[in-house]
Amino acid sequence: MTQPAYLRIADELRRQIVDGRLGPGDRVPSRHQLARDHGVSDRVAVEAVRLLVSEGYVESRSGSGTYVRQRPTVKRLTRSWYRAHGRADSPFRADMEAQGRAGTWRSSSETSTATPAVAERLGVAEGDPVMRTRYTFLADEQPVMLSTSWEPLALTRGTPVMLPESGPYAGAGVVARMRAIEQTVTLASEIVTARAILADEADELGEPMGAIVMVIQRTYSGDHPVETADIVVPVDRYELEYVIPVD
Amino acid sequence: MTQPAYLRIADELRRQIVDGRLGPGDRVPSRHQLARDHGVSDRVAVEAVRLLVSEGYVESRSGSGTYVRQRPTVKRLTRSWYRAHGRADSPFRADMEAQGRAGTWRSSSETSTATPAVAERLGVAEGDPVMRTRYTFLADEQPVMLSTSWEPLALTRGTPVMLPESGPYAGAGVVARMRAIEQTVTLASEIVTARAILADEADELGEPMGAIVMVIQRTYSGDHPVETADIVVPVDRYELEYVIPVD
DNA sequence: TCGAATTTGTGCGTATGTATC
DNA sequence: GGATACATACGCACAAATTCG
Repeated sequence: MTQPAYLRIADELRRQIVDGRLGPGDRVPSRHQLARDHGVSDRVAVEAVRLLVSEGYVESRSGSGTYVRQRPTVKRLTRSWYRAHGRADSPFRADMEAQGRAGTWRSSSETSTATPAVAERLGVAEGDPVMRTRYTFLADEQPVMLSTSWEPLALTRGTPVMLPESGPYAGAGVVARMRAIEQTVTLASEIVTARAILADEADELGEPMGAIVMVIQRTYSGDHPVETADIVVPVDRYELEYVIPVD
Repeated sequence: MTQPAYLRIADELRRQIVDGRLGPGDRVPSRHQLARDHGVSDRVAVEAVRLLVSEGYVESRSGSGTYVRQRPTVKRLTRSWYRAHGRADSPFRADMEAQGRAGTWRSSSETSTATPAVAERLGVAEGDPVMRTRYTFLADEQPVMLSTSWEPLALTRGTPVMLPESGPYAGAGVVARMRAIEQTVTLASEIVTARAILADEADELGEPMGAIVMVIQRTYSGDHPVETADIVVPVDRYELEYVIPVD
């Protein structure tokens, strides 16, 4: 039994990419080219290219061509027990500074009600009022990470920290903000999963469809949960490092 | 502009799956059915189904049909600072017991030499001798997790713990074994990434191609690294929980 | 045990629309 | 506007796996 033609062609291109004969940004031969070069039909070349797209090697721009993807260098996000030690700064900005990059973000907040999942994570009743804040994190002006955070309004309503990103504690991070209203955070729980990227996330992060993201469900708590967030991290931009003391 | 037909069809099926009209194990209409029902060609139905397969909603069995995937219930692996507190047992068995499941494993060890990546993680020179052990972890007899571990032979050669899974400390876990040869482990670093499953992994874990796995690069160290491992965890079986004390 | 029907996987030639340069 | 390239679609063919009588 012989290899299907589309696999052979995909294989040859893949090899050229991994050993550098085709570098990031280079144009891959068009479907016509590939078909002619290998003596097969257009249709077969389509399948070959489609495979490489789904594997993340190349990216097709309609009307223009197919290009080898820029593989952004993978940076490491350290999420350890010694985070935020004595700093009054946001964890994200600190992470970016450690990499010599400018970390900023956009955000928008609105009041909302707790969905079943959020209610369980915050330990409140379904439908209870919460402040929902969506973040887009930028490294050197480029969106690199998304997050949606929920805080129980029962805790923050009427305090200076009700809006996470305005007032005296804007940008200070959850732990510092909660300390300002006498809520001591002692524990962060991060539940890590991964899934395929969603269309709107791909759009915002400039990732191709089919990319993989890790989702961190982070919950800060003291006597009870004070904030929970879904953090969406593309795997081709970041890896997560957890440092765990043993015994 | 109107939606492409194959997206419309995929969307309709996806909706039927998420709202339960098509339950796990149910058979999805065949290509012919779909094509006739939607008044399109065979080829279009193929594309629609292919998309759902790549998204993990359904699974095609050649010659038989296409079926809605069993979503195994997701279990949580807690990987926190208080792990292995006073226990002389393996972390995996403890995790499984916490879920009321029988945790066992198969393994095979062989001497090998350090690849560049492994050498860096272990802090040894490229080509140095290491003991490589491959694990297949089973929960209730079912393979659910894979791991490959490397230990520098410079540390363990000639000691009773040279082979991780035989001798007096078999199955005791890395920390206990290393303690037996005066190597105190104080830190575990876990670097989490995710990627598409590889063919041989899919085969062994009974996952379909296209499934997503998380890869944990775990390194145990005291004064220096004593063991490093790549742990492959399918996302539809497990989520990872890290608990982090704050300040 | 055998064979027919069904279903998926793959290959191919072609046509049309649309985005980009 | 024209040339190029990708996206989608149609129709047909055959191999391999599975099912079932």
